Amino acid sequence: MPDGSQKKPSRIQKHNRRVILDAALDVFSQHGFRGATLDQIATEAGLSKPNILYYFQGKEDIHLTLLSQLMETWLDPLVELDPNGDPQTEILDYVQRKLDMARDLPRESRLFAGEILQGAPRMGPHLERDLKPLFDEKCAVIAHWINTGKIAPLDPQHLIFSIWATTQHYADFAAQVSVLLGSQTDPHQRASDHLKAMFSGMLRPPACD
Amino acid sequence: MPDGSQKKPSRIQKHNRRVILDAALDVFSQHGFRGATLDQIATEAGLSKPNILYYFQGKEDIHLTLLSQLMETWLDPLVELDPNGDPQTEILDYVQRKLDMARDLPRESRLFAGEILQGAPRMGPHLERDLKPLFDEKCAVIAHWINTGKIAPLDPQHLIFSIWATTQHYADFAAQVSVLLGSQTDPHQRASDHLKAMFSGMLRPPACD
DNA sequence: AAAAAATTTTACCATTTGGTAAATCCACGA
DNA sequence: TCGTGGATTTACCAAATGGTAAAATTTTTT
Repeated sequence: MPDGSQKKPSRIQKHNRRVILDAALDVFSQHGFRGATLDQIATEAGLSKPNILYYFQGKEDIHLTLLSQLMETWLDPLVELDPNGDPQTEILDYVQRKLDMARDLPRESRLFAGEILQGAPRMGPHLERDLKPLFDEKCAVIAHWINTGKIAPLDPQHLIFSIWATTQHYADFAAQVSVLLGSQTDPHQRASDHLKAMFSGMLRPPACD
Repeated sequence: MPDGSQKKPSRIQKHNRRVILDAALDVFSQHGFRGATLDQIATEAGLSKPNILYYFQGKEDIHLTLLSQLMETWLDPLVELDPNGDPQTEILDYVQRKLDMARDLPRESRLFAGEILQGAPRMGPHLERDLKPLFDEKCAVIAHWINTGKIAPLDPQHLIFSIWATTQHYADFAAQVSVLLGSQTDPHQRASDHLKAMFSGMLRPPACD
């Protein structure tokens, strides 16, 4: 009897949990926690509602499971920021990784955005425990790059915010972006080029003398 | 008998509609359309549910009214971007106006963000009709500034996206920002300084020779 | 193949939700 | 001051929602 069991899951169990989480990601990312319904998730997953509650303790459990799994993926690009690499390259590559993630995992981006937008009621602790230490660590790395004159003197904390904002924008505000760009050739490449130019411009040390 | 009436509204009518819309802004911006309930809005407004439905045709009507009213406010800062002003100043001032709006109208920002996040189901037409023409117009202005060498050659469309993203981030992701910044002195001023430095850096024409 | 365990379905249930009908209250102009 | 129309409340309702109990079915183990 699964749901909260500690036994190793059968293959049918693993399969169904994955199917449910995938369906739930669809629904939660589109309607938010309170706007999503178990019936919707069940229909999307091709299972009955009670069957879903056989695998998860409830709606909240599904949502929390999704957010927990997501956190890892979400932090990964920042983890890879190498203190020993070339500062400009490291930051530009980080921007690129985040942008690629917005393209490849838009549902995850929106799930995350929705949760934060609503005040992070179910993720506050995760942010504090997992994100904050990493954030502080990488801010220190950037601060060091600045102090040694490798990049322009920007506020590290807010620089990271700006990177998150500009990249995730393409997933979270896709509906607006697509209206405004119309049918354009390879918007992702354009976005990538723009962000590269933008961050290159602002990062290059200020004086040319 | 109000709700859809064309008569001029009494002062009590005007007052209650305003109270309801203010309460609804709270609730919708926090829970999204589907997650919000009329009971919540009623409680927040200090009115009974049927009384609310006396002033609005239904939940959707309230939401739509909010979005319509918001659109005007939302476009305003961009409208003010002056083709005849100094390019650098104009853009930096625009950034500042947007940032101030994120600070002063966070609920509105989140309402908008939530609607877009969910695919703009009730606002697609508004975007197409009101936002797109203005967006195209101002992109042309920026393109002209670039062509005459006044600012660095950035993609106008994506530059505007980046301005929106970086400024609205402080309202939409406030829950995350506050966790990561901790209790810091005047985060808004820091954000303002950062954005100014950042956009100054990227806008200044590339070569110093 | 039989027993045991895991999985799925059927039939519910209490609560919440958006919304309505009609009775009542109340402000205000004649 | 009294009538009238706007404003508000009371009492509902049908549908949807999160969730449960237990029977039925399938899978796995012996």
